[in-house]
Amino acid sequence: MGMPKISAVHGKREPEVKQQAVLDAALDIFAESGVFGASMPAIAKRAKVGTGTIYRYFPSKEALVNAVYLREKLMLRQILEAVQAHLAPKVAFDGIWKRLVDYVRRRPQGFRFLEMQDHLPYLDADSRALEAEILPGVAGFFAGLQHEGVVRRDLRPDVLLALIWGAFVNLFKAERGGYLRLTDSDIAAARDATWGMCLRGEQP
Amino acid sequence: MGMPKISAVHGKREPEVKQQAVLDAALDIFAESGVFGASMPAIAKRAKVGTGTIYRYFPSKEALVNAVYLREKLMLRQILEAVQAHLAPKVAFDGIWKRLVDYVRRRPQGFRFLEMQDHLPYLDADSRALEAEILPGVAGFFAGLQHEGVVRRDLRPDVLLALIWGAFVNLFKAERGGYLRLTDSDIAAARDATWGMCLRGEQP
DNA sequence: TAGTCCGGAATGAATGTTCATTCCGCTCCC
DNA sequence: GGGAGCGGAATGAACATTCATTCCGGACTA
Repeated sequence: MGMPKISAVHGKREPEVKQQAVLDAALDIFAESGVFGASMPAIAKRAKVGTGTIYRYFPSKEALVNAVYLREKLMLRQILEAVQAHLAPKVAFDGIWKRLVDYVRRRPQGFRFLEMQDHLPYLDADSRALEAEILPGVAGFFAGLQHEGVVRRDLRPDVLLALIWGAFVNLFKAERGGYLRLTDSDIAAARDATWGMCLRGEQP
Repeated sequence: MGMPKISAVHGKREPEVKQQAVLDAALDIFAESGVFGASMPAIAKRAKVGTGTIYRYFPSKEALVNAVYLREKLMLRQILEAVQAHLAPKVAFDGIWKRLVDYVRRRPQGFRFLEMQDHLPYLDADSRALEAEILPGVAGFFAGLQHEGVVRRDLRPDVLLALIWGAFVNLFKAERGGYLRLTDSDIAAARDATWGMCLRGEQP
């Protein structure tokens, strides 16, 4: 009666605020309980929104998962596209590594959501396309370094990329799983070791 | 009385045969659709068994997931325990790598099941304990090599292990995801690059 | 040997629960 | 006063689990 509720909560203004609240809540709960463990009512509750409201913004749970996925993956694309290929190789590599670590630290839930991969059965064509769009750029960076003779040539760039990405992701997955505690110098050493994976060794 | 045999299909004898059939079917379907996407009736159907029969052998879906998990993880333990630490370091490393690749090729569903990690919410204390049991052995192998001065010392063994394991797993995950096609020489090059990650580089 | 019986393995329809989605009445803004 | 937004109970489908029933193979009897 008297109180017209705080408009941020009940107001019809700012529909984008509510949409973001839903995306944030969904990411939180996906990261916590997995996509399958997250019920729509639970997401609504965390977003401080009615269950039905979610469906004003997203036609289905699948669509919501894809929206969360796209938001995170676009951040990753930004990080990975910003390769400073004109710098010295190791410096450029360290730059990517640093930005990736910053992302993991700034958005642990986002990283965990992407890393868990239980969203895979939900992904639609758009989401898959974005994934495929990101790879060539980074692969091209390593291909260039192979050309310069800095990086070992016995590995195709996409294979090398799979190794590097796997190493990076599993480092933080292990931390999150409680198998490791990572200090800054651990992370720096891991970075240098991963770079060591790229360098030419004695080829048989 | 000579042979109560034909029972492979309908017989009541040989309960282990049926239990194995259920485990095999469950692994198949888990690898295909994920643990959450696998319904008990679907598993029963693939195992050519009534739904209720599964519950004769496993008290719940959770128990079934854990049984599948333990079976696979025990194979991995065997592979990883067989480190030939007395050989030359690179030879020992190549031996582990080869056995791991053989496992992935021989049991693609098993590898995929372990790699998807959507079983994690189902794992009980026993399963987690097995995981924790495996790590120290392998970490010890690398710690020894650090002592010998072969492997870089700026990384704790468990951190190095996380990097190596992540690289290996993601290599085959990428293949399975259709991002890569791996030839034997790709795999050999990946092995050598991963070993390059372990070697001492110039430390700052 | 042939007939009958018994224990318990096997079955799959039925049950209760959980969840995505829908629906409807209420509130607020114009 | 009307309509756009909203909340949350209602709905129906899907799933894990249960249980009344069927079925089998050996044991016992004569």
